[in-house]
Amino acid sequence: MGYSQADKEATHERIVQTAANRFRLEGLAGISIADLMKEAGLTHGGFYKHFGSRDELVYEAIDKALQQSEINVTPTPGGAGGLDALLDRYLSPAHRDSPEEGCAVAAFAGEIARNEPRLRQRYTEQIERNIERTAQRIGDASPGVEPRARAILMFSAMVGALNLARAVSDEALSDEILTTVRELLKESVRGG
Amino acid sequence: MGYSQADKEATHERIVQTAANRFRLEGLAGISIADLMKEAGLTHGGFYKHFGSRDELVYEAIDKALQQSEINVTPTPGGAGGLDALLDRYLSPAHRDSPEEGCAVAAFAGEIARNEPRLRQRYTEQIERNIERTAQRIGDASPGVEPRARAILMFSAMVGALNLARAVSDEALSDEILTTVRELLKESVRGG
DNA sequence: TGTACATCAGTGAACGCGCGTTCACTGATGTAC
DNA sequence: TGTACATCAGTGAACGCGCGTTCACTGATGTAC
Repeated sequence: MGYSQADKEATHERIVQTAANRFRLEGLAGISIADLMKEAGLTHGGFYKHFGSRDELVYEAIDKALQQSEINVTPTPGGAGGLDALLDRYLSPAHRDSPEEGCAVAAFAGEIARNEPRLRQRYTEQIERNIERTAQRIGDASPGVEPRARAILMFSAMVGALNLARAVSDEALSDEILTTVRELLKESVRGG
Repeated sequence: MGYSQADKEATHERIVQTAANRFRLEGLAGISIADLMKEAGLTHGGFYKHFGSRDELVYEAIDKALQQSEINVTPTPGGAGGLDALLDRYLSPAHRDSPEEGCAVAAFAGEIARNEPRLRQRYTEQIERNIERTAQRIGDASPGVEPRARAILMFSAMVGALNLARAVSDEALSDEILTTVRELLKESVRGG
């Protein structure tokens, strides 16, 4: 074989990671293969040694972005099962201002409906997983208040607020959206 | 003048309306000028008799879509100042399945951040207006519970839930998202 | 260990295609007398 | 009212450009002896 197989895997990985970031920032159609390959330090011709088509890269990149940004509810002492910390992270200016490394569910929410069934299924799995995880933590924090329902509301509000905060050009309003939703969701998780 | 000015205005209107619908369904880059003109019953060449560029049409179409889908909170007897009716409409399968006639704030939430300042400003205004209207109704229904904060949470959850319900390929989960968020938001509006 | 050959990741020119945009033209309408 | 002319909304061919994709080539690595 030419070059080592390890080299090829590393290159493949690098292309997918670049795409996983750029797609979150600019949308699934926002960057060309040539530009992606350039950013990964390659020329465009080599692309088809790694992927059968652009759509294949899109699938792998979204899969990777979803994995990397999977909601991680770490239990923290005094933090309502880690939910407070999750909300502080998710609805922060830092997350709003770094979509390329942020939640892929939020980043692709508007585009997924128009895409291939395979992609939608992968995305759907991730949402289900996020809901279940959050529900479990909510159940631990305040048992018996329909944790799954509260998780669905919480996650919907998080995704909506993050997208609105990013869309809005008035920074004060953007901050207000983040802070308000963050604090009200904390209450809602505690209060029941 | 050739043809009547009224004809020209009607044609202009028809192009903008077609775009306002198709952009919500397929995204701002999802349909070409040629296809749009064909759908409006014209050939592509005439486009520049109406718009200086594609971006100009995008602005007018988004403006129109935002106006047409502006949140309308009609007071209804026994309906928490019309908020229940609003939630029933907004988080319905019908709304989920007809993005081309649905809420433009939700439809463009993911794309606006990447667009021109002028467009973002128009979009921001609409969000502010929606928040204010909803806040006023919430204030009427249950005074003294920080109506604006509750309106922001409610609107964020609505936009998030609608987008997630559209993205998800599992219909049961999609329905569950709509129903759950709808009912919990109704409680939240009443309860305080 | 050293040499000859095979493999194939990566290169860069070239392809067809659809896009936004331009432009010479046409013909229905409005205006002037 | 009727005729000649001007306007300009709409037509359809053509443009340059960037896109996804293909392909002949190259040269570093791996294998065989």
